[in-house]
Amino acid sequence: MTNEEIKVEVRQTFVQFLEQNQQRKTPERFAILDEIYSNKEHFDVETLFEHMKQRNSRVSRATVYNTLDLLLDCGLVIKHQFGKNLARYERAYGFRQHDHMICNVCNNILEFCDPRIHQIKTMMGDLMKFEVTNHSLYLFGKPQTDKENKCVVCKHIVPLKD
Amino acid sequence: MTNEEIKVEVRQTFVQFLEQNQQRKTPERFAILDEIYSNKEHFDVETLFEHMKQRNSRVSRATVYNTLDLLLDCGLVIKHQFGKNLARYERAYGFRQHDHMICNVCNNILEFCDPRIHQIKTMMGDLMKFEVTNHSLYLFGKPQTDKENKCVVCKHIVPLKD
DNA sequence: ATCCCTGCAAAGGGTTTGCAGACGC
DNA sequence: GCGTCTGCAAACCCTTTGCAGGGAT
Repeated sequence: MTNEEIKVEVRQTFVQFLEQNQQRKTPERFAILDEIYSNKEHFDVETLFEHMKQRNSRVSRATVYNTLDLLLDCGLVIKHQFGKNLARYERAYGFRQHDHMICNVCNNILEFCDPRIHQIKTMMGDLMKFEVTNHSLYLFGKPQTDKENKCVVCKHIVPLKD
Repeated sequence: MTNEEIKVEVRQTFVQFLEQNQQRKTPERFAILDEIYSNKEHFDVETLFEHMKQRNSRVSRATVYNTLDLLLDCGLVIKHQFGKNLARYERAYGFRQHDHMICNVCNNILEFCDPRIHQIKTMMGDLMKFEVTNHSLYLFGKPQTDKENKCVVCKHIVPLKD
């Protein structure tokens, strides 16, 4: 499935969600969804806002926050708090479930999958009489370095500002 | 080991850390450490600050933040961001490693242990050439309710403000 | 035409910072 | 006594809120 096909899918999902919840289908909301699904990377509100301003979509910060809440509600976006007081988001459709390793040295993010996470969620839910709806798992650390003392991990992962 | 014995241990650890890093051993710093290890629960900065004020230890918020950073550095305290913009802390000595379930309905925290977390950390570290120093795992959800529609979980867990 | 949504800017809340005075060393 | 730590309050930053105007229905 190409990224354009994904964009069509998520737009449909969003339309359906908005209609079911009697929310208006405003151009700003679709512009934000489109911007998010035009990139693969994790992002924060300010980055998204700046990107859109550069493309002459002038949405306000308030609308970005409002729309992100809607996208969270309908599961098209995931919100992260990687230990900082700055929320990070990522698109949630078209990617398999994954968790994150965060490098404390270079602030980069590396994704990984492990089926045991899902096992833990269901088992702990049963054990504790708790219905686990979502989770967050972050592994923090530092990259092992190769002989030239360069970061082995960073070559493969998406750089982050801050 | 009693809690008083633990307090002696952590104080020694802290002294050692301060000396090694040429930091001053001020009464405020020890008062904060003592206050933290007088309680078992998770706490935020404001709660800690208020508790100390009630006990007539008048430390400033700035000193609380400063000291918490030191305690984080020497591993006597763990910092959490449970998806909100409010940092929560907990003592890190004298408890076994555990993770957290957070109830989205009643905002309570339930602790659990699972050895698979440690397995994932070491395996993913090896696989990704990454040295995992610490991690955070939170399971979010809602309690299963019993017949009277009361929260089954809350009975057993520490209530949180907010 | 209704009234929800947007844009703007101000307010809010947790955390950080700057500076003068205090005190550990 | 020197240099760092403390206390206080202002500054800071991300996020939320209030309000008037605009656009989806």
